[in-house]
Amino acid sequence: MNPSTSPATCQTPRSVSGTAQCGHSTLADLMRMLCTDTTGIPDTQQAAEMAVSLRRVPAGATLIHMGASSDALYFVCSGTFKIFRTDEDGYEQVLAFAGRREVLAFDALCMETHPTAASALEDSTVYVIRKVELHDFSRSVPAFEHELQRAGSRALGRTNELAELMAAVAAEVRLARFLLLLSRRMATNGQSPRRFHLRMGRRDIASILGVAHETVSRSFTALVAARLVHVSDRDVEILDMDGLKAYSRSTRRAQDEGGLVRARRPASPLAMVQKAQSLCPLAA
Amino acid sequence: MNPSTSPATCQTPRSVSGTAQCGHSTLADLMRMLCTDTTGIPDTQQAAEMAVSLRRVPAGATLIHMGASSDALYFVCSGTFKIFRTDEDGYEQVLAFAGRREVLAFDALCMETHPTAASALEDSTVYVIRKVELHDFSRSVPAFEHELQRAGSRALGRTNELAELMAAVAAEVRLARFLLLLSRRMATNGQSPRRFHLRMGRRDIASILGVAHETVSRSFTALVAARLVHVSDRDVEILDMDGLKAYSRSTRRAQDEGGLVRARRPASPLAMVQKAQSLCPLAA
DNA sequence: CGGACTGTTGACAAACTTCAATCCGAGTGG
DNA sequence: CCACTCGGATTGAAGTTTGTCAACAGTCCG
Repeated sequence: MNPSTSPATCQTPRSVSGTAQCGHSTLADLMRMLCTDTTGIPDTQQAAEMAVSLRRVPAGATLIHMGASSDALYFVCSGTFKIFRTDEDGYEQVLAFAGRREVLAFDALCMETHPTAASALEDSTVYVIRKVELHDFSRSVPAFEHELQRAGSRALGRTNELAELMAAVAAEVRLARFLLLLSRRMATNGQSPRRFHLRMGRRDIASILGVAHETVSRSFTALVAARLVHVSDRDVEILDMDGLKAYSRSTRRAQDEGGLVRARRPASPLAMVQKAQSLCPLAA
Repeated sequence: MNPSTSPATCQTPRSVSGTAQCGHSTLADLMRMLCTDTTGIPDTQQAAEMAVSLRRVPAGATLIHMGASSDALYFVCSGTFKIFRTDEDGYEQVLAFAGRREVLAFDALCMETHPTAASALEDSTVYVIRKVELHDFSRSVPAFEHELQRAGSRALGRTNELAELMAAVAAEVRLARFLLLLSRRMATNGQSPRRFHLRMGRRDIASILGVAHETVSRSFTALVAARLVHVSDRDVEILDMDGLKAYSRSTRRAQDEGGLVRARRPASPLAMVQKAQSLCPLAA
């Protein structure tokens, strides 16, 4: 993957490379990142004077520890984070993956400690806004209040997508949905929706899909065999976007019951695709 | 279930029974409901003058239609709602159940249409706040802005609980977790955490747990056989709270791998409990 | 009473988890 | 530089859970 595909603005306002742990930025920079529609960002003067620190989080580092006292909110500027819970048995349940423009720790706003953890899957940077600053910021820059609400709203929507992934459908379908989710997200970030690099391991994918990691491997193999995608380790290329979308819509039981009766589906959803291809291999 | 167990404040500020579809209330009433800690609710004068409509939603009615244009936010005053998505195949994926004090449609704040639907599982009432009023409200009553953030934050936390329910663990464990979730929620609403009435059908439970509804039935039977709960249709009594909690912590694979190696668990988590009981039936 | 809906239970087949073996790349230390 | 280990990923084999279909009891309602 080429790391500079994004046509979006700066990755980091100032070069924060090397050993720098922390950089300085302003609320105006944050607002510029959050506002997708550039239809006049007011309060720019005010916002330009409000300092916001920009923290660098190296790959693998944990930004938010579960149970730690929560005193700040974060906005991802660059990189990818894994949001997860670790239960007493040590099992890591992944809840979401968050990228640029997404808010972290919004769920801790109403609590003293973080109910979920977040760690960086690659070298990343985040804007840090301490909770005590929140009120001042939204009073000085009303647009910020609005953007904060929107960010929270998006976080909720993002989490609701989880249900789609863990729904009671075949593992292969869950994986297809996951890939399409990533594909859409890549598109909204101005990167290729067809080819991308998975920032997370099979284990994390397994967790968010609610299956064993071996099943993820097998599902990848199945999708490749169906010629819907091409996979090489963590590099994914979607070969048949429409096919993948159609496939992702399969449900185990088309309709639980009630309403019109539909034809029962064959054993495996993919068996259908494969059979169709073996009957007409050139039509693919 | 006795409908008047709650020690909390009024269920509905004015009797909105009969055929009334809509009632009138104030922002102060809403704030009183939202603020758990009554440590001084300022702005009461202001809030008392801001009208908020209170809508009655009969059992089974849909308050929020998926895809409909979103122009308001709702706070549940009484009753229970089911939040769900209906995919093209007609399959209903339940995302959460929301009760008193919870916010509905927060996920639509950043969109023009509702990404999720909400319908009442029993006769319910909601405070309605139109999106265009939001800004005025939080300017006039700063505490409202804070409470709105908290409500959104709680909604996010509530949705994250979903992952716990749909995680890759045995169906019986998921059901145990679900019951404990409800139990906790009953407790925070001042009702008995041991005995309660399920407002939703087996089908809805199955959806949120990510299993077939027959599996829910079987899991109920299993929990009853283990003497952890007593179930009669939709009435549930938790007989062994600690046992249920211990049971809910079982994972399929105690530790995926990495770290210290633990003993492998036997086939079924409940088999363990049952065996223990058969060895020492009086100790239960 | 018939019809529709909910919930329960049984039987069977399919899908999935689990354990195990292997391959591969990255990092480490001789 | 190579052997070595470690972790990630893939694949096979076996056993179990779970989905699916079917039948049935109970309730509500027209």
